[in-house]
This record gives sequence, C-alpha cells and structure tokens, in this order.
Amino acid sequence: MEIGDWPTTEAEAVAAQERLRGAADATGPGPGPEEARTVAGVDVAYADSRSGDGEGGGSLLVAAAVVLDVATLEVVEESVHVGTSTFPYLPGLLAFRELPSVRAALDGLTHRPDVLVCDGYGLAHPRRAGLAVHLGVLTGIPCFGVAKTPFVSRFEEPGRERGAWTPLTLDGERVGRALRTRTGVKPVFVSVGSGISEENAAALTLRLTPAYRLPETTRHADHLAGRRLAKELGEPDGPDGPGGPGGPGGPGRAPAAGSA
DNA sequence: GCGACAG
DNA sequence: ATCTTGTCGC
Repeated sequence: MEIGDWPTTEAEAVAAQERLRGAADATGPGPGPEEARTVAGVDVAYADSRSGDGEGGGSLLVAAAVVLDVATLEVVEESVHVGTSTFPYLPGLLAFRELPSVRAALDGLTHRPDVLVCDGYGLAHPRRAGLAVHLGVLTGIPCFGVAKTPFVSRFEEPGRERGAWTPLTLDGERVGRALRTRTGVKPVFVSVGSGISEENAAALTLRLTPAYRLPETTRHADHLAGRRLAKELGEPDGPDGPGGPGGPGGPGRAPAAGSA
C-alpha cells in the first residue's frame, strides 16, 4: 500500500490488514543463521505515549534501524528518523503507528539487510497481520517479530532451558513459538512476518540472544532511539543553537514532519 | 455490554 | 510505549 491509501481511521486500518493477510510470502524459508550475513532491528521511541496524537498533530517520536553482522553481532550501520506520530496506538493496529517512521529509518540505510527483526508480532495477530507482516511485504525483505508478551495467542510453558520452545496458537492455528532465549527467564514470542520460515526465525532469534532475553538487534535499536529522543527533548534547537547549521551528527535523518 | 489488549 | 530507586550478581 502506498501513502495514497494509507488508513486514517480504525475501520480503514482493519480493512487494510484483511487485504494484506494474503500478500505475505508464506513459502520462502528465507535465510537462517548460516545464510544471513546481516540482520536489521527496528524500534520506535515516543516522547508522549498517552496522548499519542490527536486529530490535529502528533507527538515527537524517533525510529531507529540498526544493522548487525550475524556472524559477529557487531553493529554495521545505524539510522534514525525523527518525526511525529500520525496514528494512535490501538491494540492490533500497532503497524499503522510505527510503519511510517520505521520505513523512513530503513530508507536511511545504505545496506539492504538480509533479514528484518521487529518488536511485536507477525502472524501471531488477530488478523494474521502484525507489524512483521506489514514490514516484510512492504520491503520485500524476510521479516519476523519477537514480542515480549503473547497478547491473544496461547501457549504451554516451554522447558526451563535456553532453546526450549512450545507452539504459539491462535484460533487453533500455529502462529509462532514461545521460545526460551535465556535459561530460567520468561520466553519471548516469535512469529513469522513474511519470506522466512518459523524454523529460521527461531534459529536467528537464538543467534541474536547470546546474553539477554531480547535480540541484540532490538536492544540496539531500542537504545539508539531512546538516546536520540532524549537528545531531541533536551536540545530542541540542536547543538549549534537556534538557526545554526550542523545537521544530526553521524547517522540520522533531519527532522521530518509527519503530515502537512 | 464491559474489560483486556503487540508497542 | 513511558514514568522511576534500589538491588542482586558477574
């Protein structure tokens, strides 16, 4: 979907997801830890989560995309996008709140990552159209989601050790895995978005969690977005003062308005 | 009908 | 998501 038919209301967003559910690539196994050279994680930080945005404008937000080398887990490239929210947070419609800014952050990358990882869901969604499905279809890059809570899905508690997992189900369908990334710690919820198999998504998730419950990609993107947001809030006029030149230091886009 | 509900 | 101090542990 292009900017032209971007949903404005909840009803339009739901309809868009129902059309999207068939557009996802459910056949491609995509790359696993051995095939993928790079993986990009994306996340968004908000200055004001509650009012989000009203009818008039939107609150400040920062989207971040961080590319990691799968073999070494070292940061290859970073990109941030500073903008404003154009859609409120509504359960099941997170994609419409985060997609515009996430896309902008991804556009700032010079690398085209082999895989995309995002917070939230892919198929583990009421209409099988979570953020990872939207992002995978939009970019054409294999994408999956790793969420911290199961939302509407259900699962049996997996074994206590790292690597243990159980099926995530929704309406009697398999929608992902409850995967233990750290021994003795609550599991994460992995679900495919588009262009990658559940097996490869789970294998990559384990590859990306050598030390923490959440993937390094998510951690890096989360921290980058948070640091940049704090900087924006603390220095509204930038390090060079009012009217001064100097754009955003290093990687990063200039502030971009969300709407006219 | 009301509440709960990825981030 | 975001608001926040201390605390346990490598």
